[in-house]
Formats: sequence, C-alpha cells, structure tokens
Amino acid sequence: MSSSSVAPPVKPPMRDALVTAAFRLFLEHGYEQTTVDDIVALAGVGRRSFFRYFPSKEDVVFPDHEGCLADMTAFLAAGDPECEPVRRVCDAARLVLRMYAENPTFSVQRYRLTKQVPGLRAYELSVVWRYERALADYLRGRYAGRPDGTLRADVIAAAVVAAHNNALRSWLRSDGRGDPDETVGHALGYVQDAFGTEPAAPAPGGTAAALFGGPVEHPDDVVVLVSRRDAPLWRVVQEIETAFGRA
Amino acid sequence: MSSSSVAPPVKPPMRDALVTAAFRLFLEHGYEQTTVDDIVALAGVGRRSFFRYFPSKEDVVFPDHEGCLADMTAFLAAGDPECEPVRRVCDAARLVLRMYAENPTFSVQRYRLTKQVPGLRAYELSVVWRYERALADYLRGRYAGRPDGTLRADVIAAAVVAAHNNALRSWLRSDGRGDPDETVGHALGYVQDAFGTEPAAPAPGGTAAALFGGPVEHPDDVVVLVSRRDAPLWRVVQEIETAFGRA
DNA sequence: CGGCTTCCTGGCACTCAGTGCACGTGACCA
DNA sequence: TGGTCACGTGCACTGAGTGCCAGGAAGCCG
Repeated sequence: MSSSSVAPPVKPPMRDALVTAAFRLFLEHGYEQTTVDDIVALAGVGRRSFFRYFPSKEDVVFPDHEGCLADMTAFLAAGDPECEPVRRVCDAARLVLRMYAENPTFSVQRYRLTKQVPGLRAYELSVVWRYERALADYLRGRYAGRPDGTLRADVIAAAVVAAHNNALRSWLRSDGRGDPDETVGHALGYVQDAFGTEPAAPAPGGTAAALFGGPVEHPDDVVVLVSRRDAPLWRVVQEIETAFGRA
Repeated sequence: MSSSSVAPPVKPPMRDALVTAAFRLFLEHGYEQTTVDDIVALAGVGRRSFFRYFPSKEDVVFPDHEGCLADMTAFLAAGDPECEPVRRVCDAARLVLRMYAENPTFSVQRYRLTKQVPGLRAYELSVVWRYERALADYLRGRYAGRPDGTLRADVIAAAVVAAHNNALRSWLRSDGRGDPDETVGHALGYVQDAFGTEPAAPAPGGTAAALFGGPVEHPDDVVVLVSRRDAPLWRVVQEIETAFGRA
C-alpha cells in the first residue's frame, strides 16, 4: 500500500503479482504446504525473481511493513519538539493502524494466517519489534538526561505497542467490522492515563498532579504543593526538597 | 540450569555436550558460519541426534528456556489469590532473572551472540513473547470481569517484560558484574508505581508548601501537587515538570 | 543503423536446515 | 531366549535461500 517516499513512483507489477499469487495459494492450501516454486509457477515468473523482491518466504506476507516503518520513523523525526512525547508515540501508533485499516480484507486474511502458523507469528514479532524499537528510540531521545530515561522510554513504547495490538487484534477478530480508530484510541488513552502527562481528572481550575505508590498510613506522609504555573522551576524544586525534608 | 520438575532427574549428557560444542564453535567462528554438521562432528555424535534434542539450530542457544517458562507458569498457577496481581507478575519476572543470573558468563556470551545475529534476535523475540503471554494470561484471569480487563492485562504484561529486559540488558552489557536483582527491582518498581495501586484521594493534613510571587489572575495558572513524602524525588520533579507543561 | 552499457529476468547448481524412515544396539523383562 | 522399548545413527529427500552467469529489453551515443 503506502510506498516509501524515496521509492520509484512506478512499482513493477511483478511484486504485486507475487503477493496475489502467494495469498491465493496460502489461503487455499495453507502457508507451509505452499512452496516458493508453487508461487512463482502461478505468477508465471522465475523462481529467482521471487527472492529478488522478497528476501524470504515470510516477507511476502508483510509486503508493506517496510514502507510503513519508514513512514512512522519519518513521522517521529518530523515532530515538533513541543508535543508531549507519549502523545506523539500514540499518534505514531495510530499511523500504523491506518495502514491496516486501509485494506481490511487483506489485513484480516493475514491475521488468520499469522494466528495459526507459528513461523509467521515469529516473523510478525520481529516486525513489531522494529516498530517498538523506533518508538523507544524516539522516547529515549526525548527523555535523555532524565533519571531512568531509557527505562521509561522502553516501558512506554512496549505499553503503547501492546495497547495498539490489543485493539488491533480485537478489530481483526471482528473481521474488520466496526471502527478501529475508536477501539485503538480508547486503548491508547488507557496508556496515556497511566504514563501521560495529563492526569486523568484535571482538578477544577488549574492543573493537579498526584504521586502515590501505595496506601498512606498517616497524614504526615502526605505533602501538598500549591504553586503558580509560571514560578521558576528551581524554586519549585527547592521548595519541594524542603517540604519533603530532604536537602 | 534449572530443569523442569517433570523432566527425568538424570539428564543425558549428550544434550550438554551438544550445547558446549555449539557455543565453542559459535564464539570462535560465528553462529551463521557454524553448521549443524560442525557441531555434531565436534561433539562426536550423529547429525540426526542433534535434531532429536533440539528442534532447530536456534534452540541450542536457549537450552533452558523451556524449563524456565514451565517454572514461571507453575509459579503463577500456584499463587495465592490474595496477592496483588501486578506484584505477582513482577515476582514472576524476578524468577526469570534468577535463571539468567545463575550462569552469568553463559548469559553474557549468549547476549553477545543474539545481539549481533538477526536470526537469533528473532528467535529470542518468540521466546520472550511466550513469557509475556504467560504473564498476560495470568493477569487476564485476575482481571476477568473488569472493564478493559484484557487491555489492562496485555499492557501491564508488556510493561513488566520491557522493564525486566531493560534492566537485564543493562546488567548483561556490564559483563554480568554488579547485582542484577537490584537493577531489575528498581525497574519493576517503576512499573508498579505506574500500574500498582490507584492513587488514593489526597487527605488533608501533612505538609503543605505554597509558591506565589504575586496575584493569580486565572485558576489555570495554579498547579497543585499531592504526593507521598517517601516518593522518589526524581519522580516528583518529573511530575512537576509535566504538570507545569515543560519538558 | 549498429554497437554499447545497464537493468531486469531466468536458469542452474549449490549449501544447509530440517524430516521421514529404517536399522542397529543395549537394557529390561517375561 | 525371545520380545519390546528406548535411544542413537545413517541415508535419502524436500525446500529455502544464494552465487553465478547468460539472455533479452530499453536507453545513450557514434
């Protein structure tokens, strides 16, 4: 589907012919029962040409992921630095969803294949892993310098991918009916609530932040800070340290 | 290392001989340059026997994961239902870490291999995926009935695995020096903070700090932070930065 | 128009992972 | 002693993936 922007505008038809022939055979006889020779025979091309277009037999099942991954990294690279990082990677995930949603029938067919062929599942994992790496690398850049920046980046990237996949699979299981954007949006909202900057329930007037790791035994264990938003950050930190009884 | 509890107590030495021979050759000539024939020649056994013990060439690199996965699922199945679910899966992750920590040199060697051989990376992903599935399935059971139970389960499982891997890799990069439990514990603590218990309602009492340099025109110019006193300071600062809309 | 390069394609032979099958051997038992 | 069962082994075979080279179509140029 979406072609990488650097690729030549006119794609040779042989690639598409191979994909079409492959999926016809995969759906009819199964993935493992279909040999590369079968595919090239149906497509009417030479066997050597198959491996010219697809480095492996598995790649023909995911013909568009290379371009989609490139699109996503470009999207992240071109982002304005003002945008909140978690929101940004969630938008990147929505971009991937759009690629699936463009061809519902194709996506559903592929889903059924990968679900029941272990080799394809393993291959899909390596594809998803590259998306996750792209998200994590972006977040690592945004969180550079922060304590536990890479940890935060890795965890959030994994959570975003998991939420995306959870919603995507539920949409695919319904044979591509319904609105995938809504489902994925809800799932990503959950992640944004957990990690994101906007607290779930903004207090009446102004912003509120809460930090609790467990039950509070005693009121003295609670610290409340109220501040103007435009206060200098170093003053805030100073006040915090004092209130927390640390220096 | 740890053998599955159902496996016979006395393991045939041939398995270990194959692993030893394989790793010697992998480290000396590289994974892809080593053929199965090379391995069985060095081990002094028949080629057919290799595939009796390892279904594929990749499996010889992860000889203990099958048992570890079984141990982990058993650990989860035998858990008391009172234990908080997130804490439970974090403990399960610690169990996996222990398996790595038992043989530091072996783990480091394997890490170097998988880092630079794409095929092994892909295989490792499928291994990790099975751990993640086990955690997610456990959480799905615990969260059954809750709204978004499976979403919550999948996201938390992914976050736990990501945190575990982040800490594990940082330990492996340091050649197995230092205390992996501490690193992993810290990483898992981050996940527990994010998902563990919902933040409780802020109670009156405790310490209050106020920061005002002048009159406040609009309620949106006010930020309120409520926190436990023993919250990690970096988390507080991070939350502050977010609430103040700065990165 | 003829020769030239260049790209795309196809065919061939080869390596190697993985499998099915049949055979041999040793242990254990009736 | 005969039978069976588990385990190791050799052999032949399939199929994925690669390197190499030949042929053909399009383009540029003399």
